[in-house]
Amino acid sequence: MAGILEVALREFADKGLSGARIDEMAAATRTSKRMIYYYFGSKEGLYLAVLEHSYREMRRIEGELQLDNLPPEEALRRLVEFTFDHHVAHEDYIRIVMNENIERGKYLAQSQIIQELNVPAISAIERLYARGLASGAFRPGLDPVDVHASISALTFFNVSNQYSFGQIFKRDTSTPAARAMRRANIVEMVVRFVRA
Amino acid sequence: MAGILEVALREFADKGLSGARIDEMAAATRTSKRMIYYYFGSKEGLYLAVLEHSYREMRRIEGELQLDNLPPEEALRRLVEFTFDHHVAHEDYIRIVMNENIERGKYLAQSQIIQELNVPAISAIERLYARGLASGAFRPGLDPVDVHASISALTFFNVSNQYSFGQIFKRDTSTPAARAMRRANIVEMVVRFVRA
DNA sequence: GAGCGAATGAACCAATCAGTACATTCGAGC
DNA sequence: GCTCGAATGTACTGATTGGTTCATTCGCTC
Repeated sequence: MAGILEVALREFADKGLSGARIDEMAAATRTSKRMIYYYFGSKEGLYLAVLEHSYREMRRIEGELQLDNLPPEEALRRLVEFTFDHHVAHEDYIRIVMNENIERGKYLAQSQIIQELNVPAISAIERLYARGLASGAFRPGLDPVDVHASISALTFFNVSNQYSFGQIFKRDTSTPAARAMRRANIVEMVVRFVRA
Repeated sequence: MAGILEVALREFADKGLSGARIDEMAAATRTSKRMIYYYFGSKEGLYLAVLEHSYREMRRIEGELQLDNLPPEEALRRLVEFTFDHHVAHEDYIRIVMNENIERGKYLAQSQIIQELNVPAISAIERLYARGLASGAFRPGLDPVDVHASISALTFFNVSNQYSFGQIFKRDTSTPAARAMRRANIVEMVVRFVRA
């Protein structure tokens, strides 16, 4: 049932795999603990289902971004802005991924779904970079996967580490002004990196 | 006792706050569970001690980097390279910080120590940026804290998300070649961002 | 060596929690 | 309205685990 996955996503994202409580999830759903085990077998089974669902949903949304009819630099800006906004809007996803890295990718490794994931994530930036190379807007010799890593790093960290960062530097990174400034700087950083 | 902190750092970094087991830590030390409670009061007390110790140690090492006698761009390169290497070499610290962000900074907020942390972290880059501005090597209008955020994001993510990233893109980010390339690109990205 | 607080050991406890046993009900097909 | 498998409720359990009790020992001071 989809309701269980939603509740479980929130619970796992909130407390992590070991911190999450099946009983709490059951209480937050219309179904019972018995049902969770009936459908997902175990806590780990449920976690894996949530993880897969999150990744799939994330890639689905990413796939909707249409960049091919924009000039290369404009398209790159859009891509970075989109990724930034997307991460800000889906903190639960960020937290699940954080958690999966705490687990050293143990569950992702068990999942069949990974095979489908890398292609759409990278194909957009690959096409975009090829166009920029052809038009002379971008410099040669860059690796699309590496550029993707940088975009992810900058936008992911902005959400994932907001609490430690905000507290140490006494900045509320969640105000619209702070967010807009950070967003603009990240875009600028990526564009300057690829620009010829 | 310092031995407890070391073991606890490993355990908390490995499994997170709720996943870590006091009994396992006790078994890994020469002391007993009784002693952990004697010194630290509770699991949370121990976690907080580990968190504070990690941050303090991190800043101490950072403070050792001497950049003032290098030309600005060279100094910036050194700073980024140093931060990159430092994060790679201290995965436990990265994982503790990840965990603290999963906890939404709850324990960092309780800590007195935070007040001391932001100053050294930012003063190096502040001086460096001022020198670059004066020499005309760097462009004006940048915020040192924001630049620090970018450096942290790129270098932190490189360690924190290595498992999910590596599995999705089938890249072993831990090989010397992959690491050197990523490092060079991160340095280049930061330098291009601040360069006039 | 008496006095005393810090340090330590062993066994224990109470609560939590993933997972299950078992019985029951629902609903589609005939 | 019977059959049968899927779905569901209740109540339980076995193990784990954070934390404690109580008694003992160490080591320093006078």
